[in-house]
Amino acid sequence: MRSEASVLHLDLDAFFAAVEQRDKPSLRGKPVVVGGTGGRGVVATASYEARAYGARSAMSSGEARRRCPPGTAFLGGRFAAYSLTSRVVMDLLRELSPLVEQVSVDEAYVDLAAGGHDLTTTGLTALAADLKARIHEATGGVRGSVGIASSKTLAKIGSELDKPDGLRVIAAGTELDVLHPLPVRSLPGVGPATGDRLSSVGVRTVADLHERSLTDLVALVGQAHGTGLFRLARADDERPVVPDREAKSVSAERTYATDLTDLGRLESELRWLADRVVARLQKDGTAGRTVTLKFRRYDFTTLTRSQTLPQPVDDARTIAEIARRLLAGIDRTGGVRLLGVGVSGLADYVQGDLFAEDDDLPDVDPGAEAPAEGDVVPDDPRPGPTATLWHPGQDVEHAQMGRGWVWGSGLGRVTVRFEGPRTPPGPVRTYATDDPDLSPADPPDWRTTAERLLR
DNA sequence: TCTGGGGTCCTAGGACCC
DNA sequence: TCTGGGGTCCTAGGACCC
Repeated sequence: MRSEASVLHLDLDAFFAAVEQRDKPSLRGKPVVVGGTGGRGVVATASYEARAYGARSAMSSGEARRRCPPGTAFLGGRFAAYSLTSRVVMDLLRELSPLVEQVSVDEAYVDLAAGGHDLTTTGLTALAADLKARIHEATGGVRGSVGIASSKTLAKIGSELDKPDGLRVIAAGTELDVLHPLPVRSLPGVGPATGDRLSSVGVRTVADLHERSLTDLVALVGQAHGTGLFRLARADDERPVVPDREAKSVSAERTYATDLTDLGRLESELRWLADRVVARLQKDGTAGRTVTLKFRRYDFTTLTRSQTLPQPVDDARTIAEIARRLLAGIDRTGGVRLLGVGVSGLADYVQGDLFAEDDDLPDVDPGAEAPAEGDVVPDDPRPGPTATLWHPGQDVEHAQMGRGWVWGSGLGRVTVRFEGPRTPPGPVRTYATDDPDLSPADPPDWRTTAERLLR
C-alpha cells in the first residue's frame, strides 16, 4: 500500500456488447448478448439493457434467451473488432504512464507515480474524468469505469463501485473505510468456494474478515489464500504494476455440439487443436516442454493428462502425437464433450550448455540401443538434439548437419532441433520422412529429409 | 438448450537426490 | 537394519478471473 493513491484501474463497461452497439446503431439502447450462440453456448458479455432482464456473463445462452425479451440481439462476437478497440484504449493509457499492465482486452492497471501527475484527490479526479472522456471519444462510444487508489486491489475495487461509467478515487488513509462494509465476495480472489467457506464461519463482510486471525484463515483456505485474505482485510497489497508479462502457457480447447465417440474423429480434433496452439506459439516465437490434454466427459467431469519433454516443442505433429498418446490412456465411455490441448513451461531451456566447448562434447554413440515406440530419447549431454522415435526396432541414427543436430529413426519420422553449439536450443520439430513436401526419397530416408530441412 | 475459452496460481502427493 | 529430512521436479486437480 502506497502513501498516495497512484494506481489506476480501468475496466471497460460491457465491452463486447458496447462495441457491437457502437458499430450497429440499431442495437443502441437495446438488450445485446455476446457469446456462444450454439446449443452449448455461454454468455461472454451482456449489455446493461440485457442485464436488466437478468442476463449475466457465464450464464448459458439458453438461460439468457429465456430471460430476455423478443428483439434481444444474440451475437457470436467479433474478436478482431474488440481487439482493435482495446488497442486504442491501451494506447491512451500509455500516454498517462509508461507502466501499463494490461490484464485482459478490457482491463488494465496504470502506475501513475511513474507519470508525474498531480496525485491529490482533486487532481486524480480530473485526470480520471479526462481519461474517460478521451476513451469515449477515441473509441466512438465505449465507456469505462476507473478506480484510483494506493494499491491494485483497492483500485480494482474502486472501479467496480460506481459501474458503469464509474469514477472513484480512494484517498490514501481511507482504504479501510471503503473496504470493511463490503461483502467478502466482492474481493478479487474470493469466488463461490472461498465465499462459502468464509460464510460457514460467519465471515460475510471484510470487517468480519478483519477480525479473524492469520492462523484461522490459513486453516480455512490454505497458506497462500489465507495470508492473502488476511492482508487484504488490512488493505495491505504491495503488488507492483508489471507491464509486458510473459505468457506461461498456450492452449486451445473446443466443446462439441454433441458428444464425440469416434476415435478417429477425436484424433483429428487433437491435430486441429495442436495446429491452433502452434500457430500462436510460433507467432510468439516460443515453445514449451509440457504438453497437456484436457478431457471433459459427457457428464462434465474433467480430467487433464500431461507429459513433460526434455526439450521445448512447438511443432504440431509432435504435440498432437503426444496428446493422442495421452488420450489413449483415458476411458472414453459415454462420449467426449470437450477436448483441449495446451503447452506450458514455455521457453525455459537451460542456458548452461550454451558455452560448452565443442571439444568437451562426447562422441555420438552409433550403437545406441533402439528405443521402443513412443520413447522419448533423453537429453544428449551436448547442446544437441532430442529425438522422439516413433517406430520400434529401428537403429537410431544421428548426425550433425549444417546448423542443426538431427536424430532419426530409419522410418517414419525425423526429429530435428535447430541449433549450434553456441546457439540457444530451438524447439524440437518432428517431420514425417514420407511427407512428399519434405522428402521425395523412396524408400523414406530421414537423412534426405533432414538435409532438406536444414538447408 | 446447463455449464465457453483463454488464462493464472496454488496444493498435494510421489519420485528422486543428497 | 526401518529410518530422516529437505529440495526439486512432475502430475493432477481445483479455484478463480475476464
